[in-house]
Amino acid sequence: MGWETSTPLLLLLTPIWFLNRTEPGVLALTLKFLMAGAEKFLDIDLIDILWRQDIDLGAGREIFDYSHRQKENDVDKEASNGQERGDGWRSREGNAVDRALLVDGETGESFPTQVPGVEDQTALSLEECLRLLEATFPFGENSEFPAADAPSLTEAVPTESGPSVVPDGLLSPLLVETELPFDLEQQWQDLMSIMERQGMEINSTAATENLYNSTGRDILATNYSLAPSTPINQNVSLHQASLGSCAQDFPSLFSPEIESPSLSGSAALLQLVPDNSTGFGSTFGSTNLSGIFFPSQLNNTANETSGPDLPDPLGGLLDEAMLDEISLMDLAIEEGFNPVQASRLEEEFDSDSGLSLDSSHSPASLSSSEASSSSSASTSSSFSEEGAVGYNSDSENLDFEETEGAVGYQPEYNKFCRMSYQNPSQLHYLPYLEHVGHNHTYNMAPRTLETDEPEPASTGKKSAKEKQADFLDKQMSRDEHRARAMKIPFPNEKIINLPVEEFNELLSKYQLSEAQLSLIRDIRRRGKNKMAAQNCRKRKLDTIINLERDVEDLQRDKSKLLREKVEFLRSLRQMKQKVQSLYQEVFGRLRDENGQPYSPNQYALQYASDGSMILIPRSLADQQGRRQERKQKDRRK
DNA sequence: GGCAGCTGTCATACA
DNA sequence: AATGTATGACAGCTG
Repeated sequence: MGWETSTPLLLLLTPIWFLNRTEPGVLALTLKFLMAGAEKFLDIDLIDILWRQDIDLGAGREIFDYSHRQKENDVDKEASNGQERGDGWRSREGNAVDRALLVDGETGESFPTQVPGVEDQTALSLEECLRLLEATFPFGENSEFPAADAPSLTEAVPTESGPSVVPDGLLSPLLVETELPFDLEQQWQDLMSIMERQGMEINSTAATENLYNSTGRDILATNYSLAPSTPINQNVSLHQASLGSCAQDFPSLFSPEIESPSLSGSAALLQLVPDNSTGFGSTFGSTNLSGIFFPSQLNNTANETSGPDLPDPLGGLLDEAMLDEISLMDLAIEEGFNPVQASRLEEEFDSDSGLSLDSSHSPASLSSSEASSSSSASTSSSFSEEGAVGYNSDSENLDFEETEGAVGYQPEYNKFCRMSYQNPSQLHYLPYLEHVGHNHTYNMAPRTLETDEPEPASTGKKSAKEKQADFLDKQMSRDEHRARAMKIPFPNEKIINLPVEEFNELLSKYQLSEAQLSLIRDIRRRGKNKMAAQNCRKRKLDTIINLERDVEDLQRDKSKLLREKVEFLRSLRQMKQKVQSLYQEVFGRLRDENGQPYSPNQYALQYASDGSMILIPRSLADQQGRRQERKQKDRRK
């Protein structure tokens, strides 16, 4: 008979049952979370697990799922009116039918909300509870509960209670849980470690003493007892502890979140039962819960009211989360976020509206089509076929013969090219382009080519002609001037852009001096190099632009991840608070054989390696806590 | 006049 | 070897 393993759980189960007499699902589900969920909540997968387990954390799945939350935001607004908030499962005034079968707002599961006939009970043994359950619920195929292949209560909790007295459906979530591939022990230890690391030490003196005192008035007559003088070890079980009724003070002990209506169903009550056969319990190490909530250093400054006045042991975590947000903003500013981004991020934190992945503000998003411009094909120019212009933007897809000067290039053209792949309105992101607007007159003007040839002797007004000649001279490049001075019989444009074969052919048609040939080759070399320089600079600009966009993207990703981190920290904080409440709740209701509550200074709740929940001396708990901590550290190394 | 940005050119490496 | 390309460096020009 596995009393040693089962009774510790009964220690939890039984008070929970009483605690749930009016809101049966509330504590049961939350305690289930305490036992099975908390160890995992550091993992994002836990969120799904919890959700699947119908563990109501006072918040829906959307808390953990951005896309889900965003997508269903509108739907939720509508649905919440009908299901999550309004339905009778929240209202105690609801009629019996409404309360008999309600729908969980998160999962849609149906479950009974109340166990008739239990209201008048103030104290029940576990066996009595089970009998009540048996009498209350019609077991079998006609059960209202969702079918499940979970073990019955008797399987899950080895007691002498005999045949199954619990509808199978009550245990279904547990089964789901036990089938999870998690290393629960590891997860739980992670939880412990994080909680401890994050200063989740309760100023538990007040907390525990309050609990201790506040529950004293509800001392429950019980057949179970625990000799106070007896050193409590791992064999001390619930069976030996008496339980206080919690009817009166239960509500006050629960935070509003835990009282929230999303908790549901007495059916969840028995989900707590560990199914050792599935390894749920066995995966737990001997874990000291008390280390979280009842640190060894306790002062005795108890208040009269326990729950609400408890110092928040998670204050540190809260602070951490808030600091996180603050530091996030600092980070945003320090690490190159522009003020707009930073303020947007801040707004998102404030509004808690989830992610805003709108990238329209990004200056980089404008250049989506230009990224590959550097690899664009050669222009339509017949002169570029040779590859002299390997880097051409679209605007260069114009016939050089028609538009280009002798060097195949014109300043305004270049500027236009750059503008062509970048919206001018967005040039503020490229301050180095702000003042583009030069008119280097030593470059070739488009029409210079036609006037390149020496003009016939002037016959008109010389001053006007000289003016024009000066203007044209200014439009010509130095090589144009040189070519004209050397009487080169063909335009520089051809010199530069003709393919080698045609170029040689052209040279062969004329009788040219060595000086002329040398100049022609220099012109060709310089012309090609000029275009190469232009392409090179364009590439360089493109590279810079792409890098800027990459930086923007990375910053956006970073801010998104930071937002998610903040959200997860929030969720973690909530869950820690609930775990804390539950622990205090359970612990505060334990009674020794004299009906006296246990002192949190001396005792602590702990998971045993076999999955049971046990009450152990605090010194032992602390010792084990330190051992766990050491193990954690070793594992991290 | 100084400055920043653009452009052409040269030198050089490489294909 | 000749030719073309890429790129850093420099200088001139312009606003």
